[in-house]
Amino acid sequence: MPELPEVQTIVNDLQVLAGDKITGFWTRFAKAIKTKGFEKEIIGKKILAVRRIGKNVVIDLAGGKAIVMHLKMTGKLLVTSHQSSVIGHQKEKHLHHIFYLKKNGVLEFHDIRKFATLEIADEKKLAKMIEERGVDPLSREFTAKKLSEILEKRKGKSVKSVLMDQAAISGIGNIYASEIPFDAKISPLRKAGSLDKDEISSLCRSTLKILRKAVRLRGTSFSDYRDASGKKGSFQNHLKAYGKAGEKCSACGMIIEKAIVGQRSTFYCPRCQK
DNA sequence: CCCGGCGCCTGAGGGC
DNA sequence: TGCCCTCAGGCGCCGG
Repeated sequence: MPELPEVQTIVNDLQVLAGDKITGFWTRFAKAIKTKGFEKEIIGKKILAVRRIGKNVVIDLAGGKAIVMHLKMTGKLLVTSHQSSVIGHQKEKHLHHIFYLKKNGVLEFHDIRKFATLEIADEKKLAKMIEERGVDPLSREFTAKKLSEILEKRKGKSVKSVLMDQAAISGIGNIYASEIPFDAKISPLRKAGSLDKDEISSLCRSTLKILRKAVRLRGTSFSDYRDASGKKGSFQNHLKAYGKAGEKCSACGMIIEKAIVGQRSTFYCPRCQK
């Protein structure tokens, strides 16, 4: 399930597309495309840049518009040769969309669960997206002071829900929303308003530490996630809380517990995390 | 306005 | 062996 580190890894991989040109587009699952006339907006357009907004992959095109893609749980973007893709799409049942490129072969969009979306955004819409998204934890604006304001505004909610709230902090999903509080030794069940200054600093430091480490390790391949070459990340080997219910805490030996917060599984150590 | 809950999807895994 | 149930989860949307 691509969260910030996974999307960042894909975006880094897709930097090779800058300067390339989209020559064609094929889809077998039009329902995922949220913009009418999508194909017309992209054919013949030069790719200026590839970037990330929250968990979205954004491909900026000449002329001011951009392709915005959200991979949701099982979306994959793969850069591969034209040849293998043409052979592939007859057989690969989860390959739903193909962008044909002038220089780099093709960009394939795979998605097992069919939740992922593609759309076109103009400059105004992109600006609105950024404005509505909340602070990016890897940006300079993400400081303990900023985090303190965010928590204060949502003081009745759990720490876990705030970390996952895209309008508050942009890019954290269910896996890192367990790993970050574990690293900070703060219970994900705590109310956002109950954290003191030191705990907020700690949560801020752990957010940066965990997300940066996950980017360095090219993301977490817990189940379906792959990078733009189809390879797994390796942060799954460094998980200390997520998916560890019933196992011993790596720090204190207590059994890791699982709780449901916002209808999602949350993992924590009942001894270490206060 | 905010919150909880559901629906979108498919595959994996467990029980019988 | 095969069927059915549950679970996985981001997020848009709906109703209270």
